[in-house]
Amino acid sequence: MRIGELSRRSGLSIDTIRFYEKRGLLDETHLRRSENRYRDYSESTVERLALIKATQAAGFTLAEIVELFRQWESNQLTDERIALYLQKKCDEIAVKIAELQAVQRYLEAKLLGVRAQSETVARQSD
Amino acid sequence: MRIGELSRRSGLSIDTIRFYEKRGLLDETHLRRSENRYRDYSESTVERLALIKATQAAGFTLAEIVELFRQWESNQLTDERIALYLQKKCDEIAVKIAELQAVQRYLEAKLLGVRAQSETVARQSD
DNA sequence: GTAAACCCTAGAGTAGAGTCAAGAGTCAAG
DNA sequence: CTTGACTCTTGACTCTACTCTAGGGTTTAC
Repeated sequence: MRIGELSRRSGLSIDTIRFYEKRGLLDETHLRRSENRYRDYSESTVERLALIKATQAAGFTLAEIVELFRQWESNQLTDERIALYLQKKCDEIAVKIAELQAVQRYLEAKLLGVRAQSETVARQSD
Repeated sequence: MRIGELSRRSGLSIDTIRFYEKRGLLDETHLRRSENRYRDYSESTVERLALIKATQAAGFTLAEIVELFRQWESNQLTDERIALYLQKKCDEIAVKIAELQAVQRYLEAKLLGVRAQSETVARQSD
């Protein structure tokens, strides 16, 4: 498929897709060139981009994602080191989740306060 | 207290603190000027910076934090709109947490795969 | 009274992640 | 055979959140 269709199907802009390519996030598996030099993507690329988005949403930088993929795909060399790497990232994510939940609790508490206050005001204005 | 001490107590660099000031994250409550034009911070500023850090870790931009504070501190105007705003942010955070957990599950699954594989390899090499 | 440590402003520079624009080639439809 | 939609490359630009530099004033310790 060409870049326009991939853009529509992935929800990423054409520019972003080309940018990811420059950063090394797409290889021959996902990207060929047709006769006319147009990019020609495989079906699996949609999924690839979704994974990139999710991983990015998890707080990884593009450079980290490249590294993650690189380690992952060279798994002739797969061993305990990759397990350790993933474990480390899982732990980092756990920390981020905890931070988010802390702010969430903070906001929820404030929210209750605001609601209580506005009810009081409402009652007073009765 | 002066900026050096605040920097040490907050864990933020002097430059960052001045940068936050430029962005409007510190007002007269937190920041005065002494005779010599040096910044003079109140005790509460340490807490303020901690709150900024936490909120930022939750994925808010500085501009959003400024807006959050502004709405919060003008709570002569406190009403259902603030509750709605906070509710919206809580929801956004919930989404981010869900995304993180998705990636976490993905990585954990892969991790199990790697471990299973390496155990198989280990067993084969017995 | 001077050196070290601290503070000031203004503005430039950096990294990450895009986004946009110019100028040109390709392709399908009418 | 031209028009409109699509694609190409290169390079400049944007935005966020810092970080650093230059050039200068202030405080503190000895």
